[in-house]
Amino acid sequence: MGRAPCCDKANVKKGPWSPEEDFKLKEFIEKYGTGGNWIALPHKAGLKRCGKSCRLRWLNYLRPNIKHGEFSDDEDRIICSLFASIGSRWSIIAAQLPGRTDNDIKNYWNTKLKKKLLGIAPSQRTPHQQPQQQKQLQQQLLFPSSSSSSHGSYYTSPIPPLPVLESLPPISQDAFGTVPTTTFPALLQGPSYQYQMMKESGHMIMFGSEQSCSSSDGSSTQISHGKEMDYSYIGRGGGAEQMGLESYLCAAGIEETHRWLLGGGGGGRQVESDNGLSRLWEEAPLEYNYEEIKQLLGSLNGYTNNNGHNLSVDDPTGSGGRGSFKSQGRVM
DNA sequence: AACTGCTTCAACCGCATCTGG
DNA sequence: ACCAGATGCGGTTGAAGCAGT
Repeated sequence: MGRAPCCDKANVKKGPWSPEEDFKLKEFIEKYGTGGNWIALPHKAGLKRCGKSCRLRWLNYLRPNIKHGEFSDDEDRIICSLFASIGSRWSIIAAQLPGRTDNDIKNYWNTKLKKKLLGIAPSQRTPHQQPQQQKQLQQQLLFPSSSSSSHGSYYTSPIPPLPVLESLPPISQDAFGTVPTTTFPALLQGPSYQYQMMKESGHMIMFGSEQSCSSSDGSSTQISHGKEMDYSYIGRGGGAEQMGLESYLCAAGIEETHRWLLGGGGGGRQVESDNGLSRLWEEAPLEYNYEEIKQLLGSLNGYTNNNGHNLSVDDPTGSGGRGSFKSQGRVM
């Protein structure tokens, strides 16, 4: 049993759009709007296209105020910093770049920006770029404030600060319809604030090490790949996977117990998602006493999971003793 | 000029989530 | 609460264009 196709594939044109089709679609939408029904739209507009295809064409190409062409340095930085903090959430990243589409940004990242960061200039296949130069570029793109004197005074911590994205508009919950938005302002404030915000929002960033670039001096410039997480997963993934955040939190002076809760602990046991904090509780290292753990979990009080159940020290999953609380980043 | 290999990007696909009945 | 259809999203594909030989 396959999934029902979204449209009659036999009568649907595929491939590149012709100027006539573009004109028809644009004219129709400008006249009548989408009518809240993309599936019916192509028929009404006289197009032999799938609704999904129309939607994509409109959103990525025909919609007004779409920006095409080169990305600016500022846009580069925003993409890099957001990618470092939330990973490949292109739609969220696109929401921060007016006129850019998620598809655009995804393509740009995959074809150019990633290579730029790794020191492989597009259409310039020089195999051995000076490592120092490469490192500088990565540093500049990911941590502009640390390499420019204008922002250099923000942090005194030995770790590179996350970029200060002053140009970003305040992020409202409406913008994404999801709670993890609190993660973003947090990222703009420095490690301890981020930690606090992650704790309070119930979401955390799990850093992995999808890409890492070694430089000649043996140090490693890590481009951390984050995924927005929820309470249902307290990542304690094994060693290498978590080392990005671990070293970050470590350098930030966040004590080990807290790092562990944030998923930064290296080499620890995995805490499975659906059992959430209850298993975390069960598996907490013996050296942490009840009071310490209780204090750490105390921040849960007053929050609810997506089933509307209260989270508490006594019932960290909000499951009433059983079950999961898969928040999917939705309202907790 | 012809060929080859690489890059780019628009479009497709399948899955997850949302929404309304 | 459940289900089916609609929508949104991220990963992948493939044609077109470009550069090098």
